Amino acid sequence: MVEARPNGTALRRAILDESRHLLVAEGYDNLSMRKIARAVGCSATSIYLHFDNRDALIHALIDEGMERLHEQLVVASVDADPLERLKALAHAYVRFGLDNPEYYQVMFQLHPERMERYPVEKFRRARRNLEIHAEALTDGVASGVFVLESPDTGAHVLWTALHGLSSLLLAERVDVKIADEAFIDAAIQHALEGFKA
Amino acid sequence: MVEARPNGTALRRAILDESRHLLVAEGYDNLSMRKIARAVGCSATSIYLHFDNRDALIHALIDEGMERLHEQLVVASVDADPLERLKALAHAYVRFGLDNPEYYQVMFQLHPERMERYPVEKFRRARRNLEIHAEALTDGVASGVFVLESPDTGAHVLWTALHGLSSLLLAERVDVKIADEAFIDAAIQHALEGFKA
DNA sequence: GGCGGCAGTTAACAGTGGTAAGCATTGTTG
DNA sequence: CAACAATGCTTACCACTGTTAACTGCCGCC
Repeated sequence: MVEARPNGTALRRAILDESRHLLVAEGYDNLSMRKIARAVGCSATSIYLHFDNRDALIHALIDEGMERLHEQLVVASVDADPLERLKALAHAYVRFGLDNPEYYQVMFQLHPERMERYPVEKFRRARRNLEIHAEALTDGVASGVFVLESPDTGAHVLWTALHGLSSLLLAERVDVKIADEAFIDAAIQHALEGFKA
Repeated sequence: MVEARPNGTALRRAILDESRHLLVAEGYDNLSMRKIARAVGCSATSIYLHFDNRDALIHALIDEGMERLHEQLVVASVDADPLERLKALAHAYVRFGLDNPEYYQVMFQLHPERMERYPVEKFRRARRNLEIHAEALTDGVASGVFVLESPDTGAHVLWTALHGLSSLLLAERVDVKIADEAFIDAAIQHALEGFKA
């Protein structure tokens, strides 16, 4: 018995939504095609009509995550002062990771093998989130508060520091004597220090 | 037909060795209990006689990795000058990660859930690798080249930066215009800059 | 009316981690 | 030496995974 769906690709939308819910609710390890199918109310194989395989579905979730992160970064990127803006961006990045652990894992902590298949055009889209940081660095160089060779390299360096901070906090591997918030402040402060003139 | 083993727990040793080989050769994703059993030449369930479950076996591998990393760090930690020593330690850390991707993944990139069960005493043992960095920082503060509040916090901050660098390089997510080696130099330079007086 | 293709189904395959029950061999004890 | 218990390992399962093949029913089109 097949419940008729309003329009052709509504199931695709439903699969994405339920996947997102399951991902956030039960974590990446508990995200299986059959569970998604049960939540959506279709058979597991129907998912393969809309996504080539599990990875393709996950890539779509990465897309959603990148979009969400981008929104947060745009919101944080308001201050005219480059240093303050970069600090706000850094905090927003880490905050996003801590607030959306499942998304963060899917976006940045998946195995390289899986990422290889991540379509190039989507990868480019994800780069916007780096460019926001690079712009703040460029502005800072123009106004003389930052000194660095390349904003692109600088943004990547900052990203590696922020990613290390976020991922180790998420993994609860940071067993430091001070509170998490204070540690985040210290780490971000340290990272920004390296750019200052 | 059961091949008699020389002594009681030789199988445990064989399981660890084959697991390590398989881990390095085929990667974490392809490391299954049955494959290990086939390589060792025993049944899959025999592994459960020596390790509570898959996670316990992996914890033992983490131990081996921590030990190896420790050896590398000790080798790198020779320079009397704290800044040079810390730089060498940072490079050794990243080098270890890039040279031993499978170990690095198992040691630092596994899911938090798995880490929860990671025995505390082993976690303490892993902390030695942080303390080596903290000592260099302490020495640097004493000789006036570094300024920081706490060597412990400082070592953790440095670690987050190094981990972000290593893990993103391993995931091949760093798409920067310069060569990897130059990027590593830049990132480590940036991280050390934040400690300088 | 017939027909093609689309969107979904069920059945099955090969693999996974993990458990239960059983079977030798070995060491200990009366 | 004989009886017993424990150790180390086995086979046979269970429930689950991602994925494919083959099938069915329904829609619009000629």
